Amino acid sequence: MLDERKRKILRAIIEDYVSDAEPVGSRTIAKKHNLGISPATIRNEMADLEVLGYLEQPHTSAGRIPSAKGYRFYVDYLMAPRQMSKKDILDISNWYQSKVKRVEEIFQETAKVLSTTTNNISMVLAPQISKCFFKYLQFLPLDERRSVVIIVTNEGLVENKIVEIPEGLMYDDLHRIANCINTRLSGISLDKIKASLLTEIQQDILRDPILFETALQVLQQALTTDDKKRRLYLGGAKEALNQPEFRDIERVKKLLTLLEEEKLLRDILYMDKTDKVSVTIGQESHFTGVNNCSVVKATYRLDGQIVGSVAVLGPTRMEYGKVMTILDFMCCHLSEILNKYKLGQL
Amino acid sequence: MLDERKRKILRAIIEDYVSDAEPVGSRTIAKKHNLGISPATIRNEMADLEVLGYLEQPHTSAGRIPSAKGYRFYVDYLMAPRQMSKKDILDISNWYQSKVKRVEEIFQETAKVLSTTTNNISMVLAPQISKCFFKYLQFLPLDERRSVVIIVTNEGLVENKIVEIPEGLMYDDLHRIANCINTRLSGISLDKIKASLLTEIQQDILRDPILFETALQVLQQALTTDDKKRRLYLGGAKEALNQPEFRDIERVKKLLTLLEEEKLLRDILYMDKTDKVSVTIGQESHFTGVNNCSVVKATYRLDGQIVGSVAVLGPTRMEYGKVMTILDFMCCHLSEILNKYKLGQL
DNA sequence: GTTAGCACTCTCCTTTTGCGAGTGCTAATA
DNA sequence: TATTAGCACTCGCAAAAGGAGAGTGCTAAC
Repeated sequence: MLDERKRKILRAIIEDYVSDAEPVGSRTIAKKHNLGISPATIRNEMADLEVLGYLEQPHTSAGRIPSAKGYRFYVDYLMAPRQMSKKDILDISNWYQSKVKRVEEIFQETAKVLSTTTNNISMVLAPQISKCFFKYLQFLPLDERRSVVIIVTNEGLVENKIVEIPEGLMYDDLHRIANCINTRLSGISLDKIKASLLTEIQQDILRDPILFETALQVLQQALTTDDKKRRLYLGGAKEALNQPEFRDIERVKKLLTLLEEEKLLRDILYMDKTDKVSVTIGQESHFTGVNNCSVVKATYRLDGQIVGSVAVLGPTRMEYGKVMTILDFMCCHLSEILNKYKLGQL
Repeated sequence: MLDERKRKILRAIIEDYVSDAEPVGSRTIAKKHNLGISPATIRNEMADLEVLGYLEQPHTSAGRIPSAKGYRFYVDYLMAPRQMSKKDILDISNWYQSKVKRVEEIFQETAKVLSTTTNNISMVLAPQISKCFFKYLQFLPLDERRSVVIIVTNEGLVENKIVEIPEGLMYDDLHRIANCINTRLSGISLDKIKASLLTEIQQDILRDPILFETALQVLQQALTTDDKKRRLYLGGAKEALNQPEFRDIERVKKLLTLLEEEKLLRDILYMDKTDKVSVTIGQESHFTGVNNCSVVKATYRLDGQIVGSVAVLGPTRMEYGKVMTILDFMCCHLSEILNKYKLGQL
């Protein structure tokens, strides 16, 4: 493990590089942070740090820049814990207060706040309805062949879907199906319904096998495709362009390509069970095409359940401390708002 | 008005410039388009066209580029009518067939098709529910204080909104209100309901003034904020970057700023009554910040009503003919798909 | 009215040059 | 033994210099 002096130097280099985006040299370190040692000594240490893999040299006679490993070490061991100032917190609260008039806007505005405060691209995955608890459903008439199914969850999320009614099924039948389902499945989380449906309800509707079959069909229609639909909110494309690493049009193009590739984004955002803010540094494996980018990610809750996630995407040269703090705060705040207003009272 | 030869030259210059994005000189014109005149003659004509305001010269000893006025003239008088090839049409049909599984996807995919085929930014404004015809509404229970209102239109659009129930109002009352409203207002377009509501329903519920008051309140809650919510779909940010005019990061930044400014976009997209494809060329007045951009815009219908619009945004140097043809076709296609599937059968 | 010829202009690309930042090594120092 | 000063060396970068090429406008001839 690194000794104290190496740590100090590594930390100094990273923080300088993060703020200036230029390779930092031994002289700079010696001057700015008075570590009580001369540039020459720092040079030796830097050479060591490079051999150990924490630093890189763009070319001979340039300063050093942190490697992914360097950032990792920084995030894990060196970073000073940051606090949000009272003012920042107040600003954000006020922002929500003034901007958010409707539920959907919460997520868009969250993305906006995140991207402006962190100067990076932000992503917000809206609550996953399938993690919510089923309350009841109801069939409403639309025309001869189709009906609107309304699904309401305990949390107050409402989902509507148009389904085709199988030949020969009357509205009375639909109501019976609805009643049956509602009494049986109320309170169960939606993503478990598909599985439990078969076994639970079977007995009840089994008397009428055709009815059972069709009910199943209709329900499947109604319950599928929830997650794909789940909205993804993005923000900060223009903020990202402020970062010097995006001077190069080609990188911008790759980035935008990524942002239009929803599947990839959803993969990135896919939620862990963990509550902690997680950091992924520059692994190219994950986000094809965009190199030297990091993702800071966190989840938020609704009624105690983890239902969505939030992330910031930027160059590896990122203010990890700041971003993590903000993200952590925003998640709590988001959970709070959602729980407080229970999706509808705004 | 321009004589025949000037027209030919102007047209040649514009088409060359549109395809190569480089100022075009007299020699080039003489070589590529054999107009039977020498470069020198063309030079003279070009000088005239510049004086008349159709052309501009970036600097002495560069070729000429079209001015906004030049493009305008081209679009209005010179452009050759274009046709979509059978293959293109088939490609697009197949694209929809394979990609669109849900109604909302129609719009996103339309934006995608538009941006890839035109290599520009595209915008699609989803149907405006307030232009649709009210079919019925229904109150569903949520909790003690709130209820879900479901509004269904003739076209099959479904809208749900959570409303607060005024103190002392029972579900029975809500049902009575719903019945009353449904019988009275069915078939009326949603944007007219607010006005007619007062006069029409008054008599019926007037017997119970409190009921009337609260019904109004609830309804107003349910009917407002439709249009802001109306989704706006964008596509092609990365395609736009292929255009040489966006080599400059600053322009890209401005463009992205514009794209994140929903209000402006909605202004741009705001629908005329007209069915024709309309072209706005490089007027800076309209879209602040982004200069030298043009917008080609068109509307589409649902059940005969104009309900939404579609546009392509790009540099003034745009293949107007192609873009207009594609846009025209896409609108028809969109109308067709929407009408055919009546929003739900996909 | 049209065209060939020519001098002139301006941009853009390439090459050159010089500077500055930063390094690594060596020898002196605490 | 660890640290530091000194120095030669390496690179990248930015400004300067030098064409080359494309295009123009004008004039004079056809």
